[in-house]
Amino acid sequence: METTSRAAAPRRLPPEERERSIVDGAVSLAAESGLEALTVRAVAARVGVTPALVAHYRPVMESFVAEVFTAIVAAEREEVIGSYDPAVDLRTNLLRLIETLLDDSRDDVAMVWVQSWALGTRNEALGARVRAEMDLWHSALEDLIARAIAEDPALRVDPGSSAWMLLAMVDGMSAHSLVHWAPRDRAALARRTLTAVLDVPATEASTTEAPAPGASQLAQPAENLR
Amino acid sequence: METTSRAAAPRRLPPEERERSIVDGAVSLAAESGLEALTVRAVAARVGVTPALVAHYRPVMESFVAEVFTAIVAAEREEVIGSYDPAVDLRTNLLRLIETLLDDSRDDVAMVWVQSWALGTRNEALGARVRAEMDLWHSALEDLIARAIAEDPALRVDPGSSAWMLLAMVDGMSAHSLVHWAPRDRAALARRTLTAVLDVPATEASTTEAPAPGASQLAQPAENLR
DNA sequence: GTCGCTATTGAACACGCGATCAACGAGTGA
DNA sequence: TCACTCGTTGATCGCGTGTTCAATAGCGAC
Repeated sequence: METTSRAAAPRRLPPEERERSIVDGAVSLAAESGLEALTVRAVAARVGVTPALVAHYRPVMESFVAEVFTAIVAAEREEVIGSYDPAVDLRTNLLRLIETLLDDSRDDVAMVWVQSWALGTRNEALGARVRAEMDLWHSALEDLIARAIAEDPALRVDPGSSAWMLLAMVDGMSAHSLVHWAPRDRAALARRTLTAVLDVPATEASTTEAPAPGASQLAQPAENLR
Repeated sequence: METTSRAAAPRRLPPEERERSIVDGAVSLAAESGLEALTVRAVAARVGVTPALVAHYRPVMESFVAEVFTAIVAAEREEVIGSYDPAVDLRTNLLRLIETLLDDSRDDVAMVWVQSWALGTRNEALGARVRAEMDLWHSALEDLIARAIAEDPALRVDPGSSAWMLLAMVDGMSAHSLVHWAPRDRAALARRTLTAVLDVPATEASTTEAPAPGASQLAQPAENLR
C-alpha cells in the first residue's frame, strides 16, 4: 500500500520555505534542461505542487527566468573564481580555469549561457542580468591578471583585453560543444589558447589604443538591476 | 478601392515556384527574427498562404528549421569567404573578415547561430547541419591560412588550430553582442585578437602535439546528412 | 465549353503555454 | 472547541503550437 511513495511533503509550508523550494526546483530544472524548460507547469511538477502555486510565488515568468539564470551562473562563477590558487602562477591557474570551464560536465551551464544570449534580446530583464553577470566575469578575470602582473612585472599583458579575449574564446568553445563540435585534444588547445592570449608580442597591443588602466572597456556597462 | 493592396499573387502556382516562395519567406523570416520564429503560421502569414499549405510543402517543421538554418549560414559563409582577396596579405584579409563578421548589421545571423547551438542539442537534424556548417567554416579558414603559409614560409602558424581559435573567438564575440555586451573599440580588439592568433611564439604551439598536416582536428567530424 | 487534375483551403484535433480567481482546508490562536 | 487566517487548490480563459484531412476551386487539356 505504498506508504512511502511520493515525497511525503507537508501540505502547508511557511511561505519562505515554500518559496525556497520552488526556486530551488526551478534552478535544478533549468540546470538540467535549460532555461527554455522553465515553464510554470514544469516547475510545479518538479516541486510537487500546483501550477497555480508557482504562479502565486512568481507571478511573472519572464522575470523568474532572469532570476534563475542569475542563480545558476553566479554560483558557477563563484565556484570557479574561488578555486583560483594564489600560490600558483597565472598561467597554470588560467589553464586550470579554462579546462574546468570547457569540461563536458559543464555543458548544462553552457546551455544556460547560450540560451540567455538568445532570450536576452527579447526578455529585457534577462538581458540586463546577462550583462551584469558578464561584467562580473570580466572584472574578476581582469583582477586576477592585474594582480599577477603586480607580482611579476615581466608579464606584458593588458588585463582588460586579455580577460575579454578569454571570455569570448571560452564562450565560443562552450557554445560549440553543445552540438558536440570540439577539437580532438582539448587540453592541448586550451594551452594553445592561453598562449595566444598571454604571449602576444607587445608591439601592437600596447601602442594602438593604450586603454586607461582601470577604465571599463565596455561600450555600455550594464545598467543597474531593479 | 485598394486595387494594388496585398501582394497580388496568383492564387495557384506551379509547385516548384510555390515551394521556392515558401522557403524564401521562411529564410527571410528566420533572418529577421531568429530560428525560434519559424512557426508554420508565421511562415504562412509571411508568404501569404494558409498554414496548411506550408505544412503541405514541409510536413515536418523540425527538418524545415534545419534546412532554413543551412540556407542562411551557407549564404553568409560563401559571401564572407568569397570576399577574401588573394592579392592582399593574410593578416589584412583576416582582419577584414573578423570586422565583417563582428559588424552589428550581422546580428541577425549571429542570432541564428546562437539559437542553432541550443536547438541543435534536441533537434538532431539541425545538430547535424550545424556541425556540417562549422566544418565548412573551419576548413575554409584552414585553407586560407595554409595557402598563405605556402606563399610566405616565414609565417609560423598552425592552420588548423588557428582557424579553430578564430572561430571560437568570433562566435563568442557574436553571441555576446546579441545582448549588447561588447568592448568599446571593436576594431582595436579585432586587431588584438588577430595578433593573438597569428603571432603566437612557436615554442609551445608546434612542440606539444604536432598535428599531422591536413588531418582533421575534430573529435568527431559531422556525419553525412540524409 | 467542359472535364479532370491537383494546388489550395478551412476546419478541426490534441496539445502546451501564462495567467487569473473563487473556493477549500490545514494550522493556529482564542 | 471554535473561528479565523492564509497557503493552496481546481477550474478556466485566451492564446499559440504542429499536424491532419475532407472539401474546394483554379488551371490546362481536350
